[in-house]
Amino acid sequence: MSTARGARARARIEVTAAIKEEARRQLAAEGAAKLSLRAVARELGMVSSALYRYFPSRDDLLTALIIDAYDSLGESAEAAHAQVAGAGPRERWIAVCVAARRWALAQPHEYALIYGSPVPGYTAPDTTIPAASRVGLLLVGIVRDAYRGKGVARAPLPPELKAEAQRMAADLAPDLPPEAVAALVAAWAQLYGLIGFELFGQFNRIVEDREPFFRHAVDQLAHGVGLVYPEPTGTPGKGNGMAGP
Amino acid sequence: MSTARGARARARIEVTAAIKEEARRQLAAEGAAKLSLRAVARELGMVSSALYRYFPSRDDLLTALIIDAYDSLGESAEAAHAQVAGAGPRERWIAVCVAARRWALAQPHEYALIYGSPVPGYTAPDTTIPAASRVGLLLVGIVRDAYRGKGVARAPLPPELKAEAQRMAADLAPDLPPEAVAALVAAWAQLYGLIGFELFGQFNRIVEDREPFFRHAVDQLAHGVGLVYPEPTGTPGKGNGMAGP
DNA sequence: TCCAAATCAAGAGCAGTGCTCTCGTTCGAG
DNA sequence: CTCGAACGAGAGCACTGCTCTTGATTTGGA
Repeated sequence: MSTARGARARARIEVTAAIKEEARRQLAAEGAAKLSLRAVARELGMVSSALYRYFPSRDDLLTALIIDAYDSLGESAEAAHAQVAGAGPRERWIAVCVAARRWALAQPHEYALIYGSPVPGYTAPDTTIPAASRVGLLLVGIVRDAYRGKGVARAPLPPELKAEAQRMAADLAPDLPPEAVAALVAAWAQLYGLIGFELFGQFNRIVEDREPFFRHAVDQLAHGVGLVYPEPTGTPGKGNGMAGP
Repeated sequence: MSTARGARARARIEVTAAIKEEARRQLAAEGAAKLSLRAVARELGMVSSALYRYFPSRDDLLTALIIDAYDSLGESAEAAHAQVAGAGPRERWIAVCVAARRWALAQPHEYALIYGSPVPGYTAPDTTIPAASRVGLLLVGIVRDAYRGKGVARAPLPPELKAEAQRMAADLAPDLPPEAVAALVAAWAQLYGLIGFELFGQFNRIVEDREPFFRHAVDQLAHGVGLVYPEPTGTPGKGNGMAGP
């Protein structure tokens, strides 16, 4: 129905794709702030006003790029997860986190576009929600499988968080205990804190060898959501690792 | 020497302050991307070119605002910490984190300026480092005091992170064990992941009652850096909190 | 006290931006 | 075959950061 509906329609989707491609190129080269409709049009050999036939505004172009970025990140994470589908929840968790970091390092400007400061006056439309949810759903799935297998142990919730955690669990994963869902959502945000700090230069002169640092941090994150239950390492109260001054 | 060196010098610092103040106003109203030198000048009743006598470029104005923002955040965190100086490390940790979140919610655009996506082509000069370090130093101090008191217990480091963690410890807190320093730096980044996700709308439709959620999350963070040793809640292996479907 | 030097605001101007509107042209469904 | 919708081109508007020149004012040392 929508395929080959005439040369005009085909040309339209072709030009639309070319615009996005060139915009993505400029995004990688200069960043979202310097994305210029005129420059994109110039590079494509057309005039700036012609672009408005395809994207009503610069923000709409940005929205399209945002959805593409979310999908690209989600795809990378899903592919990495598929490769370790047989492994335990801890390995799967780490694989997804590492894939997210790798993607972010490879496309820093696209990462900044979706997880950096939002453009003022611009609010992402609901269209972006499915693409934006992919990594999160992956993480939920890992915890769910772990829970189905042996259950996840989590710190008890403070009373003032109980109701909210139950609501979150009902929304995101009704088959998981509220404790696990709250811990998961927190870990989800913290994962992007780690990635963002490295990407945005906050680790400069602080963390040098980032890959093992990141792996260790997300491993502890897996701990935090209850994916690492049998291992006795790091249980509080042992008091190891203290070197006196 | 620098005070009252004539009416000219005094007028200069007054005008400089007025420019920053107006710029901060526009920052809060429209965000960093839409900060316009011309608009600032217009509002101040001067001509745009006159602004360049005080700030060589727009980026230099941004740098000044960034330093001010870091200092403002650091001041808030330090004030909150001073109010609970006598309490235990866990309470002090939570107080600092809560103050950081509160500051961020009150000045979202200034938070985005310092912890959001960096402006492409702009790299913060080393001048910003002292101001940017204040909250981190506060957290280091809390862990140090806890360590001096009873020691902090932490998960053992994987072998490939040992060297880097020792280097980080030597740089940041030579009196702390590398395990604690690595955990602390990770928690530091994760804290801003939590704040950023709430501020940048990633929690929309996910987390509604954010204050208790945040408190619980940073409490777990305190756990992660070993500040909460005696409490037996949430120790892995107990397997509590599992409600079967 | 005087005068050169430094500092300042102002204005014009440059190259660039997002976006609107109008103009002929071309395509394709009825 | 026709007529409306879609299209590219171009001019133009109101902006932006930034540079350069001009003329006035202030300053501090001789």
